[in-house]
Amino acid sequence: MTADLPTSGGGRPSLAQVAALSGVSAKTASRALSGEGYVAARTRRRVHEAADRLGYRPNGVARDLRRGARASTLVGLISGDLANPFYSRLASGLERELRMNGLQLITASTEENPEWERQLTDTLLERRVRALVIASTMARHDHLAGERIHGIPFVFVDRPPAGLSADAVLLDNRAGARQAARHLVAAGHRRIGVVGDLSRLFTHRDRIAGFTEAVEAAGITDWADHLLEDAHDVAAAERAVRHLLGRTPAPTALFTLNNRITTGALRALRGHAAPPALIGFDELDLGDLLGVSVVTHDPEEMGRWAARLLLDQLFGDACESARHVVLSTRLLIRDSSERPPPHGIGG
Amino acid sequence: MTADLPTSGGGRPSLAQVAALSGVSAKTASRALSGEGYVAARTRRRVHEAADRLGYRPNGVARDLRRGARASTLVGLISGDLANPFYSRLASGLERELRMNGLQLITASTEENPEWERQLTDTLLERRVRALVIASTMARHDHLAGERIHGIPFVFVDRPPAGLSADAVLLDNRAGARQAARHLVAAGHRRIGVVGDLSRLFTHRDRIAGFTEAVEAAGITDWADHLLEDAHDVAAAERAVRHLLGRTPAPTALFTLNNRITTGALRALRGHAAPPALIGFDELDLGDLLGVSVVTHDPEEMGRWAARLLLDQLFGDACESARHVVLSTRLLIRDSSERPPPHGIGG
DNA sequence: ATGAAAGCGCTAACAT
DNA sequence: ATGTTAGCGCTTTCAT
Repeated sequence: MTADLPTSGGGRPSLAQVAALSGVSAKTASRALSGEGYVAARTRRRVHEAADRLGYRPNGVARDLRRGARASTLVGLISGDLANPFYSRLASGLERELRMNGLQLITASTEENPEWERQLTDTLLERRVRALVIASTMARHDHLAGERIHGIPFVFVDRPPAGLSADAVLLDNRAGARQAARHLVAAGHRRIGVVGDLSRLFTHRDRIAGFTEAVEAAGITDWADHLLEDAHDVAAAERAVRHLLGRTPAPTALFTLNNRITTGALRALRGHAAPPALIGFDELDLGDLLGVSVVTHDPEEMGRWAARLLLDQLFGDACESARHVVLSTRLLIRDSSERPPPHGIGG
Repeated sequence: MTADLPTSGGGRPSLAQVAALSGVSAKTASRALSGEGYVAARTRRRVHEAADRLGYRPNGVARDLRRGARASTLVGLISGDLANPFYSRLASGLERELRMNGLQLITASTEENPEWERQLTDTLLERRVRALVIASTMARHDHLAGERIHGIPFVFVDRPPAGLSADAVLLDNRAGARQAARHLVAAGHRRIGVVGDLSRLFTHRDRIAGFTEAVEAAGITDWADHLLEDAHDVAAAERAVRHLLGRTPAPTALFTLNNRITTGALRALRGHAAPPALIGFDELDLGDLLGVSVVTHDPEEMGRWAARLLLDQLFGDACESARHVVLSTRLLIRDSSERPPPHGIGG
């Protein structure tokens, strides 16, 4: 029934084949399909019929090549781990905002491996993405300096660029951590266990800095005795918390520096007779039901901001300076932080 | 200091420019940079120097065009909403497995809008992705039939293809729901409230089917009186549950058909004097700590399976038949389901 | 309203 | 070991 058409053979039909089948030139077929320029109604119809018959689909790769890199609609996102709700919500906010402007998101996970990040960045750049959003795990970003010259917009999220001037959307980690620490100190805690992620990460160090400011202002100098770093997953965090609580004297309060660590801490604390007070950085999915006090913020909002900065670089007035947007956090007190130290003030 | 090089002007340097600067032909420059074929050590060095000086980066778009669609390393994922942990974990499992095979993931969210899905599918196909993984929100997929002929591998996830034969990775929704319903029935519940997502979705209907089998086998015929559908977000689910519990007689148990709905139910139940028994479909992030009984499964595993099917279509023996992998679920009993109906059996 | 020619940046095929 | 030619599929430019 169906005649053998030029498509058989695996390769896709090209515009030239559509043109041949409808008896017009390639350019006319192109016009008929894209709707640009003048094409006779009858011709247009014939071309569309031919295209349908062949299962024609324009080749975006060829189009991009011809039109030049500035025409690409692909925006790359490089982040640590899509399975982490922080990143996935960031990606969601970013994607939505981009789509409303005709851009598409392509994501890649580094799993906090600097080498992979470098490699993925290269791949995306070679693929001529229109712009790049990066939650970087690298210590420096000099290698990207050359790209800016070629007009590729960058936006750093969650972690700032180092050795490179570029737009960024960051959290006010320091103020958030300070506020949390102050709250615990005000409740009389003097031994506050702190569990953090990879110590080389900016967010970790920034949060530690805020914490330090608050506790040192309260005259606590031995805080580092209760600090455990490099707990990168839930299981490691759970172990770290158990270890901290097994010491003598044990901390009377806990500050967990991100969502995974807080989750690990909650597991470690389950069934504990006299659990320490707890505040976690990042909101948890069911944090309200569990009564977990947190330093909260909105990852999707961060994604939307990243999109805005990026769109402004692409389409807005070419403002040269690198803008840093700092999103504030909010201390949300629920039950978990309201357990006073066992022996009262100074205990 | 730095001389004006051919790059100035915004456009990126091309291979030809690198070749010109190093005094060789384009092909030699290509060989030197890609490492294929024979190039004199001295020449290679000269070419690399020129490339570095110009900030050259190979144009992947041109390379893809030249090498043909089959050389692309991009795999598209179309899903409902990246912010939903189910999808983001699926994406994570998929991405990891793909990367290990030199492929890259490009994601797009439909927000359960069939029209957007169609549009996004077209865009990705035009971009000549190597393969497509789809958690489809559409009722039929005839429009993709033509693509298969052109050799584009498809893998459907979570929801099966309709009107098209293609690989798929699915959950055993029916068995999972049946098991949950049986458990509640065995505990003496006769009025079980069910809250579901969009009623047109396959997963919803499959889960309802399983539930129905179990309750009808127990002689319960009025189950539909306690069914509320189309609760697509947490807030809608919370309202639905409140509404269900406000009726007289109220259900003594609740079966929530996905993670968002379970979350909404938990919010509605907070502080409730005599909460109904509860089982939710999908694991929750802190479900163990909250004691929520669930029908559990592993979204990342689903992603990995999708990758495997896809890789097999790409590189394995061309097995023609459409394979359907069905992943089983597990009923995880925690506290929330162990509240007997108030008035004993038959209550 | 339509067409011919050129070229985007790269590489396969065929020289030398 | 290196160069030449051609062409991937499209669109831009300039005819007609």
